[in-house]
Amino acid sequence: MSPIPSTTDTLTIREMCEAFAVTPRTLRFYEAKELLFPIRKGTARLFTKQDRARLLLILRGKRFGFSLEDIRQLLDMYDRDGSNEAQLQRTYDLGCDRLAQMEAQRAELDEAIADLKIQLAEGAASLAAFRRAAAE
Amino acid sequence: MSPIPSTTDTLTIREMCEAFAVTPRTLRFYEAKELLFPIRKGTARLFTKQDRARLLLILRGKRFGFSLEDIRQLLDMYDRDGSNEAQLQRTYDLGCDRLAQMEAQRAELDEAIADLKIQLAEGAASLAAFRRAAAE
DNA sequence: AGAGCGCTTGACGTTAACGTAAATGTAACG
DNA sequence: CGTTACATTTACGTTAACGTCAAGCGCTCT
Repeated sequence: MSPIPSTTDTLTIREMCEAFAVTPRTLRFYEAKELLFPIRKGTARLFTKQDRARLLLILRGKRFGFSLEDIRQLLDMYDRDGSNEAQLQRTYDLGCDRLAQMEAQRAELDEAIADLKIQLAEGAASLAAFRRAAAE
Repeated sequence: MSPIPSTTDTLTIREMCEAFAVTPRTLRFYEAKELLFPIRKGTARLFTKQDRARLLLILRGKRFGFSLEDIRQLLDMYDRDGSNEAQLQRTYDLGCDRLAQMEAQRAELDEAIADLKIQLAEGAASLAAFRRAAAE
């Protein structure tokens, strides 16, 4: 057999990369940043079902423009909701803060979009004027 | 008189900073990047009406998410042939592209906000359960 | 045993848009 | 003339999220 086709339900780094279209460097980076926790068989990494679930969430978070640090905190919220009350409360508060940031961001984005639309309308008017002049 | 109150219709760097809420560093940086071309009276900078118009466009472009390099190219195009229809069309198209990107970004953001709200609702439920348990 | 992958761990490189510090200049006030 | 208060240039520092070597280990195929 060639490149070790994951015998169990764990994936090698290469399989993981292909499954999620990321580079090995990225996976090692995420591990160093404590976003992923692959099993270490000797020096090699084996990515579990949990790691796959986490990576899915990481990539989604990135598409939304969150920083990896934000994502790490959110992931903590996702898995440790069975801990003690104080911890859960802290996590919940963190999530609320994050939500507020996101809504503020959306407000700014909406404003920028509105402004850009105005600019585009003016541009369209200028273009129309040009064309009327040329059509004379 | 203290800090040279612009005698003509040019502004000193400080006046410019106050007028646009930017730092001196930013203005020098923009000059180095060839986004602004203040008159050099000796070593000092004097910002003309043109510079003010350009800075306004720069700041607006930044709000729309254009990079400084993108903005520089747009400004240069306008300097060379400001009243060229093809040029105006090109700028308009770029604006439309950006608008599409921003709206896509907003859609994703909305989705993320919805997801996070779900997570928070679950967190709130867990907390409530904890408290019901603790209440007895 | 030797060749050749693929994986591993460092560790420095990259990009954007400035921040910040150091050394120096210069204009006006007193 | 000295001090204050800015100004200027030069150049290194910052942050995020990896990219890109470099050098070595561990299997496997032959």
